[in-house]
Amino acid sequence: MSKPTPISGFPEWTPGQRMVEQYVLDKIRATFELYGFAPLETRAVEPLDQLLRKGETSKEVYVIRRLHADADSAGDDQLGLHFDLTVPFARYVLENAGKLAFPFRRYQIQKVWRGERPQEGRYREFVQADIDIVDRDTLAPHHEAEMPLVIGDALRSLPIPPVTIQVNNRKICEGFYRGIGLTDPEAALRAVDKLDKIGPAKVAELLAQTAGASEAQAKACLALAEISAPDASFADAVRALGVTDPLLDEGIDELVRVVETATEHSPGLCVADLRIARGLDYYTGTVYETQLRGYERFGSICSGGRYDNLASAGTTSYPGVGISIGVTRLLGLLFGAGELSVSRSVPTAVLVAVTDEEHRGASNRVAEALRRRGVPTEVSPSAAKFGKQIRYAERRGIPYVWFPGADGAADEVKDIRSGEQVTAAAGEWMPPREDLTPTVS
RNA sequence: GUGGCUGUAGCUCAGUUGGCAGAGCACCGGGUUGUGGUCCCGGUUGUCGUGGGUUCAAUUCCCAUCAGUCACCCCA
Repeated sequence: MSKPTPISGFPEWTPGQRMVEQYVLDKIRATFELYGFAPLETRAVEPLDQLLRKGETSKEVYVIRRLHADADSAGDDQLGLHFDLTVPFARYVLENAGKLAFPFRRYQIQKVWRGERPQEGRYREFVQADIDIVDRDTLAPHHEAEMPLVIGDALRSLPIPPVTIQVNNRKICEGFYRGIGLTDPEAALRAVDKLDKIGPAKVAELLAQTAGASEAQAKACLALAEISAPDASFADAVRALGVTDPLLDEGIDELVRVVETATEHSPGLCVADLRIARGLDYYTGTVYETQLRGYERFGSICSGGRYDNLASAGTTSYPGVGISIGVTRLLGLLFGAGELSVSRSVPTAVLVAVTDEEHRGASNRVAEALRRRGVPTEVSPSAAKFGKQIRYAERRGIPYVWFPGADGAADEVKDIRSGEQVTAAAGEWMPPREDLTPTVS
């Protein structure tokens, strides 16, 4: 009866926006494949206990319920929609380890669902573009250095502002916290993670409250978190704090490698930023976050890290490293900022005018000839006055209108942006390359 | 999940101390009897987010709800 309304957190784009999204997804996919990641899609649902196996019950997971299920059959076989692509992937690796060759590199571009309260750039249904590399038992640390390079290439292939990938290493934080005698590194991480938002004074308070830090310990944590450098010099800054711990040294070495690799292959892409924590409990090594330059207020649009304990079967473990682009978030924020749009609202490059309904066949034949040569073409819906047919094209941003010649006269095609009109043959004419498909910018 | 702000035409917004709902842009028609865009004339925009309550009367006041947005939580 009444007009349908949107469902909170489930965005639906316009056709123009969807064309942008498809363009973006194509570019990302091409880059992932260029680096040799194999495609994979996993089912939308996982057993609920798998999704929640980290123990946290506060996870906002959508649960699947069958309308006609027996009321008393809700057992432990309940299903939930996946909230990321890493957990299903870990499950998939365990399930199919026998068929996979390790190290296994795969990409996965799919929708995920989270039941959080939506706001701009935060949705309940959204697309992630994820890459991971997993190996059996041990995963060489150079893979942690490769991730930012792939993402850097993928994001640079898009008409979006340049990005900065901030990297840190959990071992640095945990080793450092251990080195200064803090007993609850998780709590310390969570507190430090809020540094940008609440400032050093409040973080120090939090550290004291939740991590049992003394004033000196809190001060040391903040000193560590404030270290940021575009190169390996961060290591000197850490060492200058005078804390020693074997895990800390290991972390520094790993992070140096990530930063130096990035500097060599993609200068300016990465910055070691020791405040980056990621709330995630399962990260054990390098962690990544990504900001759009000039749009830091958007927060991270791509993040991930190394995990050593996400998948194991018996005595075999499958350590991995992965990073995920929040495609919907990226698009939503840039659409909102008016920073990303497309040159027309339809794929059509040419509208073939219809002289009168008796001659619609002639227009159809022109369209056919153009399409056969790869020119997206539609035929005018009505034989209205040519002015109206031109306006039909104009309203949609279609750049060309084709006029079939009457009584054996030559056909003509008009660029309605410039008004220029030339004679043309449907078997030969091609629009300039830049007009063939809509331009995303 | 908690709290704040917002919701009027396709878009940006005005408005009524409670009395039939407005502007600009866009759109449609005509000037322009088959080539748009400029210009001129005219026209329609609409359950005033939805449902309920108070009232002779609600777009306006009250409650609920939905949606958007912000902060918190969370960000796997």
